[in-house]
Amino acid sequence: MKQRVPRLLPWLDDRQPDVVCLQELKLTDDAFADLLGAELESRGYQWAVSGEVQWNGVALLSRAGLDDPVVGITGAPGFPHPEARAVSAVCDGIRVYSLYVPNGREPDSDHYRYKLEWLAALRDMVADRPGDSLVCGDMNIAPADADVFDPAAYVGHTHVTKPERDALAQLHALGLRDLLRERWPDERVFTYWDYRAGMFHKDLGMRIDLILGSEPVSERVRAAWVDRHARKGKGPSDHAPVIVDLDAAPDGDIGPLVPPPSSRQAKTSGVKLPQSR
DNA sequence: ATGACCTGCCAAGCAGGA
Repeated sequence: MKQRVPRLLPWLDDRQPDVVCLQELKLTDDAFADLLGAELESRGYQWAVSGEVQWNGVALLSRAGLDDPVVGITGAPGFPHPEARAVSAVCDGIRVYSLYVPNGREPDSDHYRYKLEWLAALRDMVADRPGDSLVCGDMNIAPADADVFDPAAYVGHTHVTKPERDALAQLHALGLRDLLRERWPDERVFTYWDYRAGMFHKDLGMRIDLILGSEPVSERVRAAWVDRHARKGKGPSDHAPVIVDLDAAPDGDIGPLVPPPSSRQAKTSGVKLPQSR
């Protein structure tokens, strides 16, 4: 996060998101507040954060309300100790999760098993909380072969294995939909590009940062895209923000014939802004 | 070319990322 402040603040001012999910803060809660508290407050954001000193760390920013914040995933395993990989809260009626799913490192490693157990706990937590939800962040899973630049190169690696994709399917089985892929069903859409070897400029990346929405929220999507511009220039994260623009929730009195004059922008990013990497 | 980066720890390389 420390290295990304000069990128994050102008990005907030430019994109004007109502809700933002950050991952890989690499900061304690106190350091986050010291670094960003005043800047966020002046922009009208409330926040919930779960940090630790060197690794991991997630935050949720909102200027659309921030109710019932929950740090962590109920029943999630540690490695071996609990890690700062999840924070959620209800923003304007939607429970938004900012997640940093464990990497997995190598298939069949202890860290890989940890990843799968962590995802199972996430599924259970989402299942136990009825109501609208947005599950957002660095999922560290490429949902399909189309989500990696060279599927053959990833055979035998994490992020593409069947158990990982099955864990994602368990979230879809709860009714969550992949908002970016639904919007761009046949496009080349990546959210992460390695820093090395000019991978970004060659568009050799992966789509591992996801926004999954429950059915009613999915119906409100008016735009969904990857903010590739944020991956350019000086000092970017190696991930780009994923943005979803939602219409205001229907109030039940006015029919759907006339769209609201201004849409509400809910935004979530799988931004590893922090390293925000 | 089995390459190529980046950050935080803290002061040199290592852990970790994906």
